[in-house]
Amino acid sequence: MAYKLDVEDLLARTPLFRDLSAPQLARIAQAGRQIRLSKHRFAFRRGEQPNGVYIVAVGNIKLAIPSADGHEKVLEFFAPGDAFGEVVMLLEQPYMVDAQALEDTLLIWVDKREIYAVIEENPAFSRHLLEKLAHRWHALVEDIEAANLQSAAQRLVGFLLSQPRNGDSTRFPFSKSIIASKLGLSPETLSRLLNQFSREGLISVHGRVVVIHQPDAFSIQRFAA
Amino acid sequence: MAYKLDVEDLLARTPLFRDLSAPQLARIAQAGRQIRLSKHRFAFRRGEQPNGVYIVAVGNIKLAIPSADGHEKVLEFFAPGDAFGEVVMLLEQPYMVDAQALEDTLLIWVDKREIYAVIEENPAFSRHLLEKLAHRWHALVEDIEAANLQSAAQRLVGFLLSQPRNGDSTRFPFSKSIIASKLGLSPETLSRLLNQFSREGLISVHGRVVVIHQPDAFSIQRFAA
DNA sequence: CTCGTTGATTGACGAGGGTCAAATCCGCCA
DNA sequence: TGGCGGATTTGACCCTCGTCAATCAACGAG
Repeated sequence: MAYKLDVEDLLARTPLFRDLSAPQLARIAQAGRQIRLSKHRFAFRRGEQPNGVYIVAVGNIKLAIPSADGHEKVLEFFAPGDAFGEVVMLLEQPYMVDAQALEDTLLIWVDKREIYAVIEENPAFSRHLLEKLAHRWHALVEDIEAANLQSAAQRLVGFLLSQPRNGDSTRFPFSKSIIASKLGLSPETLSRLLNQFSREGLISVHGRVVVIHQPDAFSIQRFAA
Repeated sequence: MAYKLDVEDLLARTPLFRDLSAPQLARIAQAGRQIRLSKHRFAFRRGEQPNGVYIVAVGNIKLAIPSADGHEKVLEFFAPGDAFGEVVMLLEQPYMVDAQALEDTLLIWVDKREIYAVIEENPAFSRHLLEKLAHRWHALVEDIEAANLQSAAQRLVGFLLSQPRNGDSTRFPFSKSIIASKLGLSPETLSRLLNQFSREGLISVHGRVVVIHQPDAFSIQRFAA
């Protein structure tokens, strides 16, 4: 895994930094460091002290809450172009989540002092960052809603319908165990539900690919008890 | 419920507005409107369009996700001096939560255009707002952690120990049904757990008051399966 | 081609906690 | 003081989903 990379160019494409002036961007790029993570390695772990922001250049990262007994609850995924770690950076508290590479991944890391400097001088950046945090909040609220007010089947239906579709086929972006954790299910339950929906003729599953036969009938599942 | 109120004075005491200059504060105060809510009334409801920020002057507000079948999941409480509604205001999306008065309540409402104007001109305010959003995110993550990785008993123990204490006695700030919803429990389960802890000699319950007899032994419950 | 490893599936089982209904408690107001 | 209505408690029931364990499939390495 050898990447050749123009950091400034990459940051310029990152939505978070869209509103930066050229000199600001240059300064951020200057301060940026590359971090290579092989699969399963952590960008940071619960308990560590935040000191900057991470931008995904290549690969995928998952944010998850670890628990003492080896379980975990997946919160979010980050793909190339996404930034993460900004939220907790703003609190002066240790991370309460793990950030783990789902595959070999290249990150750019930017020191929080640089970010703070830009916040001071560029209101458009602040505004952008605020909107980003608001989105993250919104996403968590949807997670809580799903976990507390919906059944396992409803959560799965909601997830499948929310995924990007080509025609009537979707795919799990990551392994089913990871998706299960994101949905607050055991892998076994996810497997059984997929099986059940298949038997009912609503979907077909081939590996990570899911064909939704009757999207309208399927979405009705959302409202069933 | 007749309140006499100096809006500017009240806003000056609100942490969110601490960093405003005198003229900024005056302008915000000028734009502020008072809203009286009797118990059970809503400041806003899911589906409505956000248009400003609310500050609690008197009373208490709960934020909750409503569900079709009459259930709800309580997310947060807001006491005098707290601001709410800022998060969703920053998204251009309708509210996904209800904001309901837990008792007769007086709010100040400030149009979002005023807030945006201050964001543009006052980086300290932006920074403060960013920290506030980060805190809210953090709180939600704790909620998700509790809901997904802890048992009902652990959640209750955690809640009781997190409440402000006088000596070894705490109290439920609101009705037990509402606390139950905040903890992701049915009222029946909450009642049974309190009963069980009482029988075990760990606590005594008198109405909303809870005496924790052995805080250390009690907190061990957190780690038990 | 055959291990070995990781992920997925399937079955059996049981516990945690929700639901429904009835009883009881408590605050509040006339 | 008496009575009303909402909140809380208690009991009985059972359903969803997690757990444990065994099996199976997929895939890369040697």
